Amino acid sequence: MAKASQPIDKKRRKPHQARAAATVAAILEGAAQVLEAGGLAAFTTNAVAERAGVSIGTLYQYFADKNALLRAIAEREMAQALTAVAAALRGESEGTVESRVRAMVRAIVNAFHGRQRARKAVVQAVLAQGLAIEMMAPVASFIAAEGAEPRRGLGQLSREQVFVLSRALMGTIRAAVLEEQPFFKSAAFEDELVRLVLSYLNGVRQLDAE
Amino acid sequence: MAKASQPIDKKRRKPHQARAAATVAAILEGAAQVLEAGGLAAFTTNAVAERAGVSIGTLYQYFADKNALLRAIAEREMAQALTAVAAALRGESEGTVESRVRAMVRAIVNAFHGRQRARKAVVQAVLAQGLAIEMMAPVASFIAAEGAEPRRGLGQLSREQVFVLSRALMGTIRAAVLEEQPFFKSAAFEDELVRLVLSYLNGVRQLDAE
Amino acid sequence: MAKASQPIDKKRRKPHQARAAATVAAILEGAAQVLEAGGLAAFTTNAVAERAGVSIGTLYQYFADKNALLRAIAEREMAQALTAVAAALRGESEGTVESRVRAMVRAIVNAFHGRQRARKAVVQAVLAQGLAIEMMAPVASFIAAEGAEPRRGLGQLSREQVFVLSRALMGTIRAAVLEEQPFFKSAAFEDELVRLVLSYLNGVRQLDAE
Amino acid sequence: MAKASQPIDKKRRKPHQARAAATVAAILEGAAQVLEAGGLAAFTTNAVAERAGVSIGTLYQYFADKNALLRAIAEREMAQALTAVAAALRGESEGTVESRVRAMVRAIVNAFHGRQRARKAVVQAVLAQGLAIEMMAPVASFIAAEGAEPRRGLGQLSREQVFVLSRALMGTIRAAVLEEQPFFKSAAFEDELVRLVLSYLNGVRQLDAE
DNA sequence: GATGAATGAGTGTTCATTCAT
DNA sequence: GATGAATGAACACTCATTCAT
Repeated sequence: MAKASQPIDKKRRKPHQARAAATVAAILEGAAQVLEAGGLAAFTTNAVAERAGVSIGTLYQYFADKNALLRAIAEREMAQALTAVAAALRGESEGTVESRVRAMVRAIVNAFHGRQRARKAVVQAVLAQGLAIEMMAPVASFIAAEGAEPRRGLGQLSREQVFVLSRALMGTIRAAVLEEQPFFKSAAFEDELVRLVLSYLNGVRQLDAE
Repeated sequence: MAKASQPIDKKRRKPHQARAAATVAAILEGAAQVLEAGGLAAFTTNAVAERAGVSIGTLYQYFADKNALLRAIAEREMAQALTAVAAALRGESEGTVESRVRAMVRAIVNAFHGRQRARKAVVQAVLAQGLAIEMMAPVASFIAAEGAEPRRGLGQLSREQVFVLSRALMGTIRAAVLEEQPFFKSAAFEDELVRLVLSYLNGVRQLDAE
Repeated sequence: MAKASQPIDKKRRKPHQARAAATVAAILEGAAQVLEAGGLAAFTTNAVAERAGVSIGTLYQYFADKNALLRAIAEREMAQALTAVAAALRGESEGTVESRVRAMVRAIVNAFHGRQRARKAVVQAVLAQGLAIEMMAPVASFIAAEGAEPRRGLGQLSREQVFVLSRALMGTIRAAVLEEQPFFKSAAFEDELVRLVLSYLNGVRQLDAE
Repeated sequence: MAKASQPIDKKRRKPHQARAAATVAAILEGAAQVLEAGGLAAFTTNAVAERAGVSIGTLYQYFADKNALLRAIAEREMAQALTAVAAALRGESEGTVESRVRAMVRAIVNAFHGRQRARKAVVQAVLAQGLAIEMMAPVASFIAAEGAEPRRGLGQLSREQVFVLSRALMGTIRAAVLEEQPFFKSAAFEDELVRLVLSYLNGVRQLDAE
């Protein structure tokens, strides 16, 4: 996950690790390209290896099987997205709840660096493979953490509330990705996503007040 | 499922159509059983044909390909769910907005008659095949129709708002299905789904008032 | 004793139809030819299918996997050999013990209809796959039955004695096959095999007399 | 073959050879362990190298290919077994024929130091690779030498007789190994193996007397 | 129409072996 | 010499689909 940020310039010390890291990176990049170009249907281990410029044997040296490769891509993108979200929130640490939510929404929408087809394929694969739970865990725990902050004016969120809030937001974004909605990156869509979150939090608070 | 209860005894008039309808019903039922028993992985055309008690050739007489079969299952379940929703709403035609929303949520959650594994598999397949758009269309138009009703106190919903509302609700339910959440049919979860919808509608109205 | 022709596989379809039976025969014949031509190394499922003039898919319609195919060949040859042995013994029902043993030895040596390379490959495969036990069962039980005949002047053979007698005989023949000994079908070799069996039975009897 | 028994302590004189011998020993030991742990299926060159604690490249420095490695193991065990047989016979140089045969049988049965799974795997490999002839050569020549001894009261054994006697004995032991017979190391089994050899020698002698 | 035997392109995966470092 | 990353030919097996009967 954090390997990319490690210094790779210690050529003297560990040439092997540097080579291996480059190979892994090439494979992941090749996988993303295959996904972007042909979707999930074109995503075969041989195709990825060829695109990555490595042999199929090398691919299997680093990934136990096809699913492991898929999981690695999903995890990498997830981690990057969460990092972006965290950075956005840090930049808004003094902002209003709305500004913080908006920063989060924007970071999630802008994930995957514009590779929409690849993103769609990854989402499909994650759903089809049943990896959705693990993938959602960080998002949910993030929201739970936010919801648990008394400073934010929110009471503690229940298990069901955390679930509904995280899945409503992610599910909507997911649907927009899968359906390739043209308004995906529009301001109007972002506004509605923000409204979705804030309204729900509002609804929870009102109940607590009663 | 409901087709079996249709009169098949009009041998004189349309013997062929009656037989064909029974065959189609048997295939769909077999498909649902295979899905329920072994998930998407076990869903092969041969397995469905065997389970349905027809030959593989016969299956292809009624369904152009595997996807068509999948689509048919999804559509059948979708139609049944929408019928149930409509019935629920009819029963609540005089109720409050909340009671109407609750009726709708309950109808959707209770769809698929408890075949959770089959439902999960169908959802996965629909998502993986990119059929989600068509599947969501009726739900979205239903919500749009509701939103367009001036009597309900809601202003006209924008395209993005219809999208967000329908996908937030369905996405959350979908996630609960895919993740096999234990609280799926609990009252607490239903409450939160209702809150999700009402809060969002509330949020939209407040904006309109400004 | 009458363990002649059993169903080839329980999971796969039984060759009830004439066409299917012909296909199975073609596959088995193709397999034997591949074995004869290139030994165990050339024995790939694709090669067998091609040689048999059927598609690889058809092969798998009748044999669960590669081993099942191998087992089927071994069983077929085994059954034929045992039939030949039984026939030979029937012809010698009035003969001496020696003439009966000689008939049996000859039938076993002449099994596989002269396809020595195929026989060698099958033996290797059977040994390598650990199927030897099942394959030997009929031979052992046959010898046990012979040993149990009071008329033959032999006392009951112990478990170890049945094992040693059957494996000594078969092991010697096996070795001659595997090593491609030139004297395999010579009278001198047959004489020694007969001597091996008779001497051992003699040795057992002498012990019993003490 | 006999490398393990060579002195490895001449560090000064031949450091390279000493190191090489240790490496070879490590590889052979690793190979035996892999065989014992997972049978022939687990016997891959990479697995052996890892178990032996050397790189795959180093393994190929000492063994031309996988078969060479297999052959080396078989030869090592064979040599050890023959050494044990010779030692046993030396201890019985004044004994009866039976006591000498028994000593030999026991030495062969007890070969491989109780690594039954490894022994089985080696036997399978030897048979599958067609190395059986070379492996049997020493045994056969040993028996031939015994049979040629006029002092033993045996006439010269013919080529076929040497073959039958050696393969009958080894084939029976082999079968017991491959089939993992529980009575493998029992006294009853040993008795029968001894009887097998003595009876046959007896049978040969009687013929000569006629 | 119904059947089901036959098809075969295509897939994931293994593993003996090489060679640049 | 030692290393181990990389190679890629080869293989077993699947399953949607067709078509002769």
